[in-house]
Amino acid sequence: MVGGPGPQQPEERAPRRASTRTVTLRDVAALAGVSSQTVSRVLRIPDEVAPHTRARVEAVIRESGYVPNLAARNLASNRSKIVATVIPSLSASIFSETLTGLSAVLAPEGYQLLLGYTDYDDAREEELIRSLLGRRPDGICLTGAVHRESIVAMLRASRVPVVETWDWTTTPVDTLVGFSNEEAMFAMVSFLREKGYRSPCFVGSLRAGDHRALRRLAGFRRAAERFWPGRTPRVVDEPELPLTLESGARLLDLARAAHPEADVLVFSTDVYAGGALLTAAQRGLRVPEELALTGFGDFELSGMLRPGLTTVALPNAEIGRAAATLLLQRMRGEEPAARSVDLGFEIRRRESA
Amino acid sequence: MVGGPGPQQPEERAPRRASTRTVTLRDVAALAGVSSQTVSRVLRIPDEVAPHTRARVEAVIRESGYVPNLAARNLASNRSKIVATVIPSLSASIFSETLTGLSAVLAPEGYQLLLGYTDYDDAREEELIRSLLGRRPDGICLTGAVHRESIVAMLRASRVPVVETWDWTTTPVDTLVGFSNEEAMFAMVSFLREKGYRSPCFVGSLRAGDHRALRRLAGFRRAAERFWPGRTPRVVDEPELPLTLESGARLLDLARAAHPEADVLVFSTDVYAGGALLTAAQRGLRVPEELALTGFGDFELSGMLRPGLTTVALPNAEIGRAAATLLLQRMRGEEPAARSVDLGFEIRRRESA
DNA sequence: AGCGCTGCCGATAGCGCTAACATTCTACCC
DNA sequence: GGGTAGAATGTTAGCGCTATCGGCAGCGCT
Repeated sequence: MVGGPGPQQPEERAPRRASTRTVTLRDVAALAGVSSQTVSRVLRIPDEVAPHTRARVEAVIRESGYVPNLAARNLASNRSKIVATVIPSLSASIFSETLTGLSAVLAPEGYQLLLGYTDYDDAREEELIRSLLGRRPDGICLTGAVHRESIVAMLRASRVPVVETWDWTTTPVDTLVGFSNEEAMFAMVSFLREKGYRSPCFVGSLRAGDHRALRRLAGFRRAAERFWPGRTPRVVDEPELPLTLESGARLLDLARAAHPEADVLVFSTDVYAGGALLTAAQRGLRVPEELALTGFGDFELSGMLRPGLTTVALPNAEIGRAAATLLLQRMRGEEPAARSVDLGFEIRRRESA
Repeated sequence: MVGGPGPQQPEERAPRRASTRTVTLRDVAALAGVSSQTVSRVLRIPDEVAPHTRARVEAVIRESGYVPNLAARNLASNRSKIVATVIPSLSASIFSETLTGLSAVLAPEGYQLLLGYTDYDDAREEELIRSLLGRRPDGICLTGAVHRESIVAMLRASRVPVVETWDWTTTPVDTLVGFSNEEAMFAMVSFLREKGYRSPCFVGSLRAGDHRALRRLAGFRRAAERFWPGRTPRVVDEPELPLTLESGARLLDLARAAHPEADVLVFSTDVYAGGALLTAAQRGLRVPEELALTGFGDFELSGMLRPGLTTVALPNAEIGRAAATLLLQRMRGEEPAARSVDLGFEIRRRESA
């Protein structure tokens, strides 16, 4: 054998592709002296593994610091344990309460939230949903019930359970949990009329993509035309204002200038109303004697101010929990008791109107 | 051929596993009459495909509604385009500004945020990070610079770029962007002493897992012992209070009862301080004449209140942007100019102290 | 004519995991 | 003692994509 010309061993072909150099299921299996399938079972269905093998495998997992690759699991099992969540904005704290509720129900079931925000832009929403769908989420939670046709088509084609939130429609993509922004605003105006107000003025900064706020304006218009027919509803809509208390101050000034005869300013959100209320005191404007104010959303601040802000209370956290519950049922293939859940709203009467 | 006994065709074995019944890259390739590799190229490196083939493929993609499976891409390419983000709580709006900054920089680069929150619980943080690592994120953004040993070990072993935020340490896991909570509070007490205050009292509701707040308390203690040596620092720490304005009201009462001689209440956060300030007016307590108040965080409300709240302004959004930039560099394999970035803080002087 | 280049495209071999089926082993029965 | 059900484990074949390499034109140059 000595002196053979060249290596006798067949050339070990270098592998085409470098491995990821992390511990894999196969490594664990080799160390524990079992097949990789058994390790997989220890991870997913430990009851089907004999106690002593299971203990050995678990020990190896712990010692080696093995972390399962969920992308591979996702690919093989066709389930991702991801719920994609689309919100308009991270800053608006109302949504964060909904997110908390959502996560509180989904996390114990092993789902992770993949988050994206649209900044109230329909084009961004479409792009975002497309890229989120690429992760093959097991469920999708959307804010609002108004979406482009192309988005609806995409969602339908994907056959992923969907829950829409924070609004109301008779034709949800799949399931829906929320309330009617339009009815809520209508109810607010009704309430004001009963209280004796005669010249309400809607005040806000509406973005084209903020369909919930647009529904509120629609509710205001409908109420105004119903209760004071023939008169043009008073509306102040200053575009491009950020959602801050400061903007509320600005809007207060604009509204007083545009409609000095108005007896109550109906703000599109508590943020603006709160800002206006804080500013009114500094301007020497007495609320509600000289001018009444109302908000929408019932943030905590609204109840702490004096006078307290009359507003519409919304089931923020409950929306998240109910949406998660609905999604869970659909993801399990169950049919929920109702595909649409109306959680309603409540007029919170305080001193500002 | 007629009347042949039984099927001549060899039994087509049923596939072991059902396909996912969605459009795949292979389907697109077949429809466009090219190899799947070419379709893959159209998606990732379109410049390397001849214009006419590219146009044909793109048309098929559009018509078929093909959405690439990112889990498969992740597995094959070993890059996930995911940044895992850990925050203590969704409700605290400070973090949402950081998240916005983070996302604003990362989204244009094609990264998605996988979000998890810990509720200020170290055990949950560990469990959360373990499960997030399963997705093989390209980067990880953490809140705080204090983490369990086992977490640090796990992160190191994963070799994923990490950025810690909102705090300061000389030994970051990988990179760090934030400021010193301890120094900030120390600076606040210094400022108060210069203003003539002599009996400050720290007020908050500290959770074991809220290491940032604990650092602030440490800064307060250090300052108190330095400026008024020999005296026990005044501290009101009522456990288990939620992070609400209402809790601020409660804390105000508790602090006045426990330390009636205090001349300034140093709150651990603007939320409590704001609640206290709002309540003080209703209690007939004049701020700052009878009692001064300070906050931490400079929320928008603090500047709108009268008197305005003296507080520590933090670079909320800037932290997110800087963290994203740092992560991007590390994910590209570049070495950033500095692995630790101190964005500092600022004492915001208003009327409340 | 022959050479090396570049541009474009396809074939092959995985990435790390699980579903589906196959096999072995054990306990227990008649 | 042979048969058999059921528990425990192993084997095989992908999931849908990309990395890598190889091949083939077409071009300019010597």
